[in-house]
This record gives sequence, structure tokens and C-alpha cells, in this order.
Amino acid sequence: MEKLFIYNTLSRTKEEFKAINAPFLGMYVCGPTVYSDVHLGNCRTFMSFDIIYRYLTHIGYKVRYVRNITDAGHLESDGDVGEDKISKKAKLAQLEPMEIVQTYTVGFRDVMNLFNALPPSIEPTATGHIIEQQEIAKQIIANGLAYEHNGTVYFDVDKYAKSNNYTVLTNRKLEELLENTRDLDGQDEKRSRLDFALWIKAKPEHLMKWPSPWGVGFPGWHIECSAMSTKYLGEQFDIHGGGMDLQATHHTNEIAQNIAYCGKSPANYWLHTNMLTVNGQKMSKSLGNSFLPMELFTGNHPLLNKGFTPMAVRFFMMQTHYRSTLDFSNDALEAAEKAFNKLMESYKTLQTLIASGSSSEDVKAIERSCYDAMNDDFNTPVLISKLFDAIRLINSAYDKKSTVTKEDIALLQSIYQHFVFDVMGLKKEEETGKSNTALEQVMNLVLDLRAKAKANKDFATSDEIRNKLTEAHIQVKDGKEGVTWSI
RNA sequence: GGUCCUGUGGCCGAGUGGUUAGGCUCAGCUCUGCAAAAGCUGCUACUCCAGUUCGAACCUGGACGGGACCUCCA
Repeated sequence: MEKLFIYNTLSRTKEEFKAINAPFLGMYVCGPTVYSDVHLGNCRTFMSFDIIYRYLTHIGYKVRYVRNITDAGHLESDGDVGEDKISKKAKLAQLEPMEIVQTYTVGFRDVMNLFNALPPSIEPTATGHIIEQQEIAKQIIANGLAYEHNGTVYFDVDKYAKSNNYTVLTNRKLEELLENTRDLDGQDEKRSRLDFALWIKAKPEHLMKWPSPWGVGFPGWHIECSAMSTKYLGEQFDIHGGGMDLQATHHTNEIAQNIAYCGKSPANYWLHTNMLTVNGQKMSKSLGNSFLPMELFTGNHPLLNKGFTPMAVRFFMMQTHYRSTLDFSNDALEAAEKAFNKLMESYKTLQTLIASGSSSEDVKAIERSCYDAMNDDFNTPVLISKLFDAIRLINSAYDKKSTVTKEDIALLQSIYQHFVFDVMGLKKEEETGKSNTALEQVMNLVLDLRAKAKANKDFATSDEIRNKLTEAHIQVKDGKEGVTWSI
């Protein structure tokens, strides 16, 4: 098996990866909250972990990939301010919370599918694991690290921090955290400002609520992940992932919960993916620069000149390492789209290569460097640069400037299969409209006429046809092997 | 305000104490009736200041800029 190095947030260094029970491997990734459309930032995180999942699988691990759906805990109106609005709206066309959940869960899966992300092995929901969450809260109370106050159960951070490193993930000092904590609702119920809720008493207007030993309520924000990761991957597993914004609060509390529950830190390796910016600025609705995936595909957005295919976007994301911020801009997307098309064109060229008896190229070295790139903390930008070495090699062999053997060609095929299709999860875009046979027949007719004009050296006619087609956004390409066209 | 991350050529974006990242753009060439498309070749950068070093864009310190988190958030 490949020797793989992964950047572990726990140690802030790249560590050699060792699975607890190879070849089996458990990976948990914090999934989306399904109360609104997935935005691109979410997609980027899940695409990053899709590559990680695919590569781990490729090098021989039997991965159980668990990614939750958060469908409970946040339906409450925004405290005191929002209550009025809610009651006004509630009169007409009130939706069941689970209708919202269903709508956005389906939407999320559809988008991930468009991006060719593999579904996780298990996709558990918070509402499906209320009992498990309560059990964990009970055990933490029994272990003396949580307390109930007026129907709400709080985690006792102070007490926990006396015998554990609460801030393992962030390296922050507890005193400094305390100084910087703001005043929030329910602060007076807590023993310490850092304490967080495992179970929350439901207000009467709260829509999703369940009975519990502490009264009717709903689970806290962090406990679902502790419950579901423990249930499906065990008390200790290999990899836990999520966006960097989850690191300081959600993951910190998750680790504390697990240790308070069973004395074990849940995951050996914590991976965090970086955020997404637009033209150098944070993506946010207030700045008017947030993208929905569909806006990206259709180009229906003020910041875009045109739409981009899901695969072009996927490729674009792969060009940046998962731990760097990814900046969206029209120019960068266009550049990535061209590069992606080149990668796919070269695959076609590869199919036409003719083998020589000897080889002037070292294809094995390219394959090796692809593995080296991925083994170095899943470095897809470097992987892509190595693939472009392969492209140059393919083109030069095609131009008869170099020679490749039958084995080389087979190896190039396998590099494409393994790295481009299996690991990066790229695929050829569907041909535009399968039912376009009518258009095709017309185009054949037109191009046939143009060919005849050219044969008669009637360039005025042939150029006119070409120009008119260009105006209609149809590009004519006079290749060596005949004329092709694209829209 | 606090903690942490970051600053690379026209643009995007890897990386390393001394040796070409890669893509896009651009220029030249090949091909072409001419274009386009495609291919080839070229374009040598690392915010600023000081230090460590034989040698730093890469290490250290400082300045300035950008970002994340501290509040639901991928």
C-alpha cells in the first residue's frame, strides 16, 4: 500500500497515515444542514473529501465513509427578535419541518451527483438518532461532566478542562477563550460561559421536539456527530473531516463530548478544508457575491460571463489544494475550463496512438509522480501538473516526435483511468443534447456545401458559411481529419 | 480586540534553503486558401525591511496587506 502523508490538525504537521485496522478505514465528515440550498462552499468541502475518499479507496483501503445530514436543532426562530415574524408567517402555507428537510436533502444530493461526487457509505440524519444522542448526554451526566438546568443539559467545560486539553484542535488558551466569549442567551443558566448545550429545552413555538429525561426538547448542536460517528464507526476511528469553520467550536466540542462519554478521542486524524472566496472576498450574501451551484452552471449571475459545466468546476476546484482558500472568479473558471477540455481532448488523442518497438519516454516516472503527489496530503494541483506532463508526452507521440511502446500506451491509459476518472472523479461531459440529430443532419448538409465550395476554390461562399455559423455561435474547426464543429 | 492562517510572474495556483511546478493570457512558429481550432516554443515571479547562512521567495524578527475563527455555518 502507498505510503501516505496527511496533514493532521491535531499535530499541525503532516503525519504518515496509519489505519487502526487496515485495510479497513473509518472516515466521518460533517455534512450539510438542510434548511436552505447548498452553497458552493459546502460543495467544495464535500468535493475535497470525495477525492480523499476516492484516493483512499484506490490505494486499497476498504473505506466506510459516513457523512451526516443535519436536519434538527436549528428550526427555532432567532430568539426574541424572530418570534413575531414566525407567528405572522405561520398562518398560511406553513410547511412541515420535514418537508423543508426533504426538499433540501434532495437538492443537495442532486447537486453532489452533478458534480460526480460518490455518495457516502452511510448518510445518517440527526432526527434518526435522537435516542443515541440522549444516551450520550445521559452518560456524560453520569460521568459528572454535564449538568441539567431547567430542562437543558450543559457540558461542563471547566471541569472537563481540568483533566483534558479542551483546545487540542486550536491551541487556544482557555482563559483567552473566556475573555472573548460574548454574552448570549441562557448565559446565566450556565456554570461557565464556555459551557455548551447537549440537550435544549424546547420553547412552545419550537417545531421539532422530542421527549427526554429532562423534558421536551431537542438535541444540541454538536452531539449528533458524536452519536452518529460512535454508532457507525466505533469509539475510535481513523479520519474526521469538515470545514475549517467547524474546527474551533463544533469539532472542539465534539472531541470533548466523546472523551467525556467514553474516555476516548474519536478520530486519529482531523482534516479541515479551507474556505471559498469570490474575487478575493469572502463569499457571503450581504456582499452579493454568493453563488448557488445552479447559477454557476447556467451562468445566470452578475459576476459570470457564462455558465460552466459541473466537471469544469470540479476540475477548477482540484487545481487548488484543499487546505488553501479557493478564489472564484470568472477568469479563473474560464482558464480551468480550457485546461479541463485539454485534458479530455488528450484522452481522445491517446486512443489513436500507434505503438513503436522502443520508447523514448519514461511513462513509469509520470505514474510514480502522480502517486507521490497524492501521497503528499492529497496534493491535486501537483497531480494535475503531472497529468499535463503526460499530455505533452501524448501529443508529442501523436506528432511522431517521440515514440511509445504498447506497454507505455497501456500505462498511459491506466494513468488516465486511475487518476483522472477514478481519483479525481472527472468524466466526459455529456454530449450536448442527444436528441439533436436534426441539428446534426443540418450541420452535415451545411458543411458538405461548404466543402464543395472550398473544393471549387469558391472561398467567398465557404467563408460566408463559416462566418454566419460563427455568428450563430457555432465554431467550425478545419482539422486534418476533416471538419468538426461545436457550439 | 484576541487566536490562527496567509501574501508567488498579466491572472489562477503548487513548491523547495542552492536545480523547470502546472494551467490561463500574451508573443513567435507549425498547420491552413485565409482564419479559427489544435500542436510546439518562449515569457523566470516570489509584499517590504532587517537578520541567520557560503547561499533565502523558502528559516527568524518586524512592518504593511488579505483571510478564517471567536456567533448557526463546509
